[in-house]
Amino acid sequence: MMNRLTRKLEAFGPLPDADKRLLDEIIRDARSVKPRTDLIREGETPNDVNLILEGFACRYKMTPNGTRQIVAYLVPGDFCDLHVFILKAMDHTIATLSQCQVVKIPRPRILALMERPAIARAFWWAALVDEATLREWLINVGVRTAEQRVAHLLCELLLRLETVGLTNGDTYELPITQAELADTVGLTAVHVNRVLQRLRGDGLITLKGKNLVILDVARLKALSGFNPNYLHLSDQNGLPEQSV
Amino acid sequence: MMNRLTRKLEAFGPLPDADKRLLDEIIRDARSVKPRTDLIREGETPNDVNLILEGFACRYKMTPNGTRQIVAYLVPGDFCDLHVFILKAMDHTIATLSQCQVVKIPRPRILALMERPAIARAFWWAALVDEATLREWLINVGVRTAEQRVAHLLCELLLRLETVGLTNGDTYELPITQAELADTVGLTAVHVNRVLQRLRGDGLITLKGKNLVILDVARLKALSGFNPNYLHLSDQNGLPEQSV
DNA sequence: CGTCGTCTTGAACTTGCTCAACAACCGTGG
DNA sequence: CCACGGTTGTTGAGCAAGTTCAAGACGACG
Repeated sequence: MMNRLTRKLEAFGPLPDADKRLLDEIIRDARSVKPRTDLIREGETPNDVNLILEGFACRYKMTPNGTRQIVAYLVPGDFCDLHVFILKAMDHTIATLSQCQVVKIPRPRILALMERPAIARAFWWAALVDEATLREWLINVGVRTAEQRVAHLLCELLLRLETVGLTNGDTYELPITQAELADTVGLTAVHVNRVLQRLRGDGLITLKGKNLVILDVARLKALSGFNPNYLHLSDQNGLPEQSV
Repeated sequence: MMNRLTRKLEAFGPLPDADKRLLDEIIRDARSVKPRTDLIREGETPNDVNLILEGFACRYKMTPNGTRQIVAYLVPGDFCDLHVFILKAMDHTIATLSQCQVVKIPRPRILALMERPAIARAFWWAALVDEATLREWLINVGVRTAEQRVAHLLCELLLRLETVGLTNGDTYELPITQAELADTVGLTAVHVNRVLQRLRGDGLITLKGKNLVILDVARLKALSGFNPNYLHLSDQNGLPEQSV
C-alpha cells in the first residue's frame, strides 16, 4: 500500500518510481501527537515542515473577542506549510484535532525534494489546491445556509479522504467534535447539532461517534451545490475506491 | 515615481536595480478595460498572467442559487494568477470592478523573471500574502459582526493601497458599489448601507461617492480587531506615506 | 430633462444565537 | 466492575442580527 503523501500527490499525476522511493524515506520516524496540541504557533518561524500521516489537524486563528475560526483541515498526506521559509513569521496556528502521526521534515530535505521536477510540480499543485480550498471555504461561510455549509464540508472531506485511501465506500472517520465543526463553518455548536439532526432526519447521513456514513452522496452534493473542480483532481469524479 | 508592481514587491525587500528595470519593461502596453468585465473565466486555461496597474478587480465565484461571493480584491500591483500554469483550469472568475489598466504578461516572460532570485522570492512572497489574505477574509465572514467586517476590509485596503502609493494620508479612492461590498463581506447591500451609516455616525469614516476618508484609524482598527501581520510587510506599521 | 444605476429608508420576517439545563458517553481510578 | 468527573451531544425558549421586499430619493450622464 502506498503511503498517504504519495497517494495524494499522484492524484495530480504519476510520479517516477525513484521519486516515490524518496517520498517513502521522508515519512520515517513519525511521532505521535495528542489531540488539541499546537504544532506551530502564530508568530513563530519554523525551520521545518510538518507532514500529517494520520489523524486530523487544522489551521486556526483566534480573534480578540475569544472566538476561533478554523481556516483549514489537514488530513493524512497534507503538508502543514510548505513555504513558510519565505515569510518571517506564521500568521496563524496549526494544531492537531485528533490523535495524530506527524513527521517533521527539515528544510534542506524539502529543498532537495524540490530538485525533482515531478515532485516540485506536485508540491506546487498541492499548495494551489490548498488555496483553492480556502476560496471555497470562504464561499461556504459567505453565502451558503447552515445545512449547505455542513453538507459541503462533508462532501469535500469524502473526496479528500478518498484520494488518500481513507474511505470505505461513502463512509469515513470524522474525529471532530461538533464544537470544532462549528468553528469551521462559522456557526455555533448548538446550531451545528440541529443541522446534523436535520441531515440525519432527511436520510442524508448517519453520524454516530466518529463514524460518518453518507447515505445519499448525490443528494448531499446537490443540497450543498458541491462542485469538485476546486480540488483539481485529475479524475474529477474521485478515484475508484480500492477498499481496505 | 516607481511603478506599482515594483513598489509592492519592495514592501517585501529591496530589489537590485537591474531587476527593477526588468519590471519596468513588463508594464509597457497596458490596455484599458471597462468596469465589470471578466478577464478570465472559470473553466478557462489562460496562457498569460494579468497584472493590474490601475483600478480595482476581483476574483469571484457564483453559487447555483445565483449569489456571488467575491474572494479577493486585486489592486494596482497585484497579479491575477501567477501560477495558473500548473493547474488545468481556472476554478473561479476574475473581473474588473472599476475601469482598469491591465497588462497581459505571456508565460515565457514570467518564467524569465523567475530566473532572477530576488524577483522569484518576491513573487512567492506575493503569492503567500494572497493566501494569508484569503484566510483573514474567511475569518472576517466567519466570526466578525457586520460592522467589524466592513471596518476590517477598509483597514486592509488602507495598508495595501499605502504600499503602492495610492493613499493620501488616511484617504483613498474606493471605486466599489455597496452591492459589491456586500458580495465581499457576506452581507446584503441593504445591510452594508446601514453599517456604513453607523460607521459614519460614529465619526469613523466619511464616504462620499468613491472618496473614502478614515477619520480615526486607531478606532477603526480596534473595532475590527485588525492585526496587519498577515500582510507580511517588512514595516508592520505600514510604510510612511510619501504624499502625492 | 429623463433614465438608469446606486443609495437610502421602513417594516415584517427568519435564521441562527444565547443561555440554561440535562442526557449520554468515555476514560480513570478505586 | 462500578462510581465519578469531565467532555460531548441534545433540547427548549427567548432574543438579536441580518434578510427580504418594497418604495422612494439621489445623482451622474446621455
